[in-house]
Amino acid sequence: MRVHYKHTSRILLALDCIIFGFDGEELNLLLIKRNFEPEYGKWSLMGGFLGEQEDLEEASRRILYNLTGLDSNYLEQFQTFGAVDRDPVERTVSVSYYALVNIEEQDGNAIRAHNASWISLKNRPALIFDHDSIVDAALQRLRYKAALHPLGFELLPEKFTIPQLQKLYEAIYDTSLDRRNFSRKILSTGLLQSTGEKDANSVTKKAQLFTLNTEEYLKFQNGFFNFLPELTLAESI
Amino acid sequence: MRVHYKHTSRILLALDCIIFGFDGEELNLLLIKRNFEPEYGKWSLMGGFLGEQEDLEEASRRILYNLTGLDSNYLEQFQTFGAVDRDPVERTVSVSYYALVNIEEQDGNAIRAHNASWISLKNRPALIFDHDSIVDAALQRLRYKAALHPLGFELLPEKFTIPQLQKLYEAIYDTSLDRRNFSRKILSTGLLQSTGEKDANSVTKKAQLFTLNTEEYLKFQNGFFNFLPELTLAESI
DNA sequence: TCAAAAGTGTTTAAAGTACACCCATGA
DNA sequence: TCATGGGTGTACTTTAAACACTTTTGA
Repeated sequence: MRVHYKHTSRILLALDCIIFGFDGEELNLLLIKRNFEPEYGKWSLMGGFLGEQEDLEEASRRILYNLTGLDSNYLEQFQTFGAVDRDPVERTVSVSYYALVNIEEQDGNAIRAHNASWISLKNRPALIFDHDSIVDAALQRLRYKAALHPLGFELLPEKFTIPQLQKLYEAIYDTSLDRRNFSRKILSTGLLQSTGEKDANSVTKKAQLFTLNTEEYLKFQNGFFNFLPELTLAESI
Repeated sequence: MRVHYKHTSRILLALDCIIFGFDGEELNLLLIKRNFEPEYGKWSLMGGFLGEQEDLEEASRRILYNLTGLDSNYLEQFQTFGAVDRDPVERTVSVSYYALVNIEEQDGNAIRAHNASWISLKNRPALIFDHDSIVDAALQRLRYKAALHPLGFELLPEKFTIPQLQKLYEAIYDTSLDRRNFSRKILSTGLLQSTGEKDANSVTKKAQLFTLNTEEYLKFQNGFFNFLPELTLAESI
């Protein structure tokens, strides 16, 4: 016979994934238009319940994989939400993870099957439950962390140009950066590896394509670094 | 009749508090020597289960208050732990909070009643379950955040000297800092307010006592700032 | 008057910032 | 040949880092 704790109530434990993608211009969220109850027809984050034999990260990877067909992306737990009435159906505590996804690599079929779409972060519709505030918190965390760690690359294709990287940072912080200083700062990290190739899509002068120097990248994941000129993050963790 | 989600299992949800204190020399943890089962006689973090009508932060404040008699201190959620076998009695997911406590202000009686003691972080005994790794994670988070935000003050008495503050940072990072540069850096933030008084305890030249400029402090909580000369944090969030 | 700790100053190096100029490309 | 965007350079300012000297205190 298994022993159990007494006099304590058990509760539903959900996981919600905030999935960020970058389309070259804007930061996007992968959202689901619900074709199931409750809140049929409304938009929500991708979520699910914790399985009996699953770790938290394992469960959120499962959710991410089912939706996007991706399994090896940047995924980080960032906050657990547990307001008593956050879910009107039944009390549910949500452990939230945010994911950074290369928008070109995900599986369009899996996404359509889940009735999901990429939606511009700026123009997103209202979401169900407390998902709006979860998204706000995830964006704050992304902004905070991306200023100090080289996360941005996770949102770009394997080969990318410095102007693309800059556009990404500008989208994350909803700001504009000086081209010349940004370039110098990024190059000085040693994170970029030249491929010798050039971006064929460009209309004017073609920018050089770089890949990430994975060795340096792993070092930088732990140490940290300022990726922005002025650290004027309005809000932070 | 209330609606419920189907086909999903409910789970125990605990909260664990990692309570940091500073005694003037070392960083300390408030730990409990358990006089109850399971793991009778072993050391653990202070924890408890989520009440049916409690928010997460509310519950962890309750736990903190019961133990220390303090209610208004720095308390921040930092990570949720959910490995399947982390609690051998029954599966339990733990939402963990770390707290910064002014060691002089807590309630000695409440602490003794819970069989708790302040234990040096460096020389702490092994803890039950996964509490060792929770403490490691909390220390990492504290180090990360204290380098960029003025948290340290929460661990000091209302009136404190710059050398005391420096000792605190040296304890947090287990390092030594240059007195002169540290002093200049701290003063340049405008966070300190002179009281005109001097530290009577000092044996040699008496250092000035400062209080926190709460107005500036609130600004800095959001913006951020480097409190250390070299940001060589071995590990981070 | 001496040792120990606090307080202030200075010099140098590195980083951040704001610019200007030239180059490649396709219409 | 012109507009657009990419690439490189430079001068200026701010901040960080390393270091030396003076002051206060109680024994």
